[in-house]
Amino acid sequence: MPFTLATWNINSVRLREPIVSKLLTEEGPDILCLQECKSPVDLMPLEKFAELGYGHVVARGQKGYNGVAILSKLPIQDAGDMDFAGLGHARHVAGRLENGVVIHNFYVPAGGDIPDREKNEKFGQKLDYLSDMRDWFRGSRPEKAILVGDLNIAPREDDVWNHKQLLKIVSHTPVEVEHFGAVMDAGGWSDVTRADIPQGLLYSWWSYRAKDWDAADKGRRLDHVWASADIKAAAHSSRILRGARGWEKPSDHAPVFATFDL
DNA sequence: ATGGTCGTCGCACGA
Repeated sequence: MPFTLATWNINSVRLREPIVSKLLTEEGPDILCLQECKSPVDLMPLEKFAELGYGHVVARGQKGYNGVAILSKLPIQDAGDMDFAGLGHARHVAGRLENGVVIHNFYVPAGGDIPDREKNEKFGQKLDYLSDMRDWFRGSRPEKAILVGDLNIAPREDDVWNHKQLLKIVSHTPVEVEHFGAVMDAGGWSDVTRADIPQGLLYSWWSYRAKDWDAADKGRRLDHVWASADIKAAAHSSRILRGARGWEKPSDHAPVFATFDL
């Protein structure tokens, strides 16, 4: 059965309920994974999404920061969460579909501004979070699994607007890319978006600080869709809905879509 | 080389 999934860092699900609803109405993915909901679960506007057909929800929230949710048209079971790096943050939740596919929704720590764990605790926490992800997937190799989310790393040269200029900028430093690769290798994950769109610059995030984000186009691909080795061949038709970055009161991220024949 | 903008919570802090 083919299904389409999208992942979107929404930067407050309460403030942006209107554009989440717009996405659900206009694009109608079977599943939408949200990050940075910035809300306890019981204050998320889930009734609005249920009215649009997304009555199945698996979520973790906290006041003000982080928070992840999986909105689904299809029945989905809560499959738990992990607290990597011992941060006590709502950064992961998993759901299991009736066909057995497990969906992991992650919001990896951004890591602060200085790419040095001696000078910036947040950067160390980001690397530790990724190391814990690696160890977890090494211990139990994912099967029939999809991992999505804001991983806060743009791994490839063509995932950023200027590779050389960003080598010392958090999200594109070699040590982060190395940790990112270690998570992929440990789980046997494949990058679905790049399997579908192998060539060319590809971004999912544009800073709020740029005057004209569209014309300047100084983007980064921070949001990812991965598939476990056994189902990677089922994935196709990836796209990034760049237009959503220009919607009213936008998130600084655009949604990333992938379709699977499973 | 620097500052630029958001959201939350209620003044810095995180992104």
